[in-house]
Amino acid sequence: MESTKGKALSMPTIKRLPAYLNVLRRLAREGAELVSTTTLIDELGLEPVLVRKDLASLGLAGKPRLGYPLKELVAGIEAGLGWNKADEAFLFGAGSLGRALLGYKPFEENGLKIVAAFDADPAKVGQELHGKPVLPLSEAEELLRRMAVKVAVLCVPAEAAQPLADMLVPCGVRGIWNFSAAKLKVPEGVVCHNEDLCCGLAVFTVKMKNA
Amino acid sequence: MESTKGKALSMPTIKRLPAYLNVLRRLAREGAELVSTTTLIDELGLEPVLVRKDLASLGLAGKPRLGYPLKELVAGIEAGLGWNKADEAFLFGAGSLGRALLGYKPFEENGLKIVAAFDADPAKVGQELHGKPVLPLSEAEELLRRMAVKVAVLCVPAEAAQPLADMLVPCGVRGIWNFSAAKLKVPEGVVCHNEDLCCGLAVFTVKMKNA
DNA sequence: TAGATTGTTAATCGATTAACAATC
DNA sequence: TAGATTGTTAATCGATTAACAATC
Repeated sequence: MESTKGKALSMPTIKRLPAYLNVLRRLAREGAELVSTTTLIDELGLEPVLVRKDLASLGLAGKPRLGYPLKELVAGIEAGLGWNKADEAFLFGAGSLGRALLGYKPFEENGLKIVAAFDADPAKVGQELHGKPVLPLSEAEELLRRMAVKVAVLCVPAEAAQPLADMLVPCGVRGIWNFSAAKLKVPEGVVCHNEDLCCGLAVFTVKMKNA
Repeated sequence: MESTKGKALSMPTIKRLPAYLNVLRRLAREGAELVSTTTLIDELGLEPVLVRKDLASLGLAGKPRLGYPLKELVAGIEAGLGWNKADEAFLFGAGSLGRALLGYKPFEENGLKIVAAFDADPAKVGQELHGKPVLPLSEAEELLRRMAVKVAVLCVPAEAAQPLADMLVPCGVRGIWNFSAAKLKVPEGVVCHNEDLCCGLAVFTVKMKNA
């Protein structure tokens, strides 16, 4: 019973949408109103049919010969990704990766609003990073409940990730974006997405080996 | 004419290998010598056949009933990923993401040795981050050639990425790991791998929407 | 009308899963 | 020998590509 019509988004489609959005938003800033897929195809080097199928799976339609209405495209993709309303999130682990994500602009513009960071290390607590406070980990439970925060970004060492997740879930966290190398076990109904930068490195190094 | 026997690695296989390596290295530290795929399956929640096919595609063989020799597994995966010899790399853009990657331990242990950072902003130049110097961008060309550095990690703003790539390639850079949102055009023979954190965010937010 | 672009249906390709054989 | 695990071959599933129809 999803609100968006069209088929469910496939994983490859989901991963292509942010790139579409990048190009389309720029075109919108430049004042375009209608856009044909050829623009996306040229800029991103994709197959025409692929792009149109992706858009169709979002329930978006264009006009032959003219193209798609740009505003609807942008809004449709944002809605499809859930980027139209920004969730408030807490970040855990104010190491260098955590600090980088805390200040990472594209997240704010795209459905993820990190409002505070937490760290177990008293030396890291108290500072403000990118305008967001670093608070003691011990305060996390109460704040999660009081602010009804549903999303957590994990940048803690691998050993600390599972115990932390076990604390977060009972506090109402429904989504965990995990940048640690640990593979987390979470109960049914809680979303956990692992973002291991080493997977990206693996793809890169293999590509280089084969080049 | 690759040295490793077995079929070429598929993209999904490549992305699973780092997780295998994580588990296997820990088992090796714990003193194991033979390991059956059931361990990997349990820890990572994967299909048994998938794991064995992945290992077979690396040319690795086990003994029925006993398992695979752990050392050979680790060495085989490292070799398959090209993680057995660490490439020297330069990082461009010493913003917060760049600084985080500069100090990201897993890279050093896995075939990517970032030895210096470069930035166009004089205010960022001169400092040492994680024991690595931040140098003025103007020195990059000469140093790339002199040190024969073949790998570049890009953490610059999207607008700066393409001009930078155009400068790097003539200096001998053969691989570009691009953390900016820009889609780069590079000549044949130069590897460019885009690592857009927003793709990961997209997968995460859609998962949450559907949960 | 002609032509470009959208939209759909069928064919291909690749990865995962299933079933089973081989072996220590 | 019996049983667990490896290894292989065939079936399924999903995504991409190709071919073509529809429409502004």
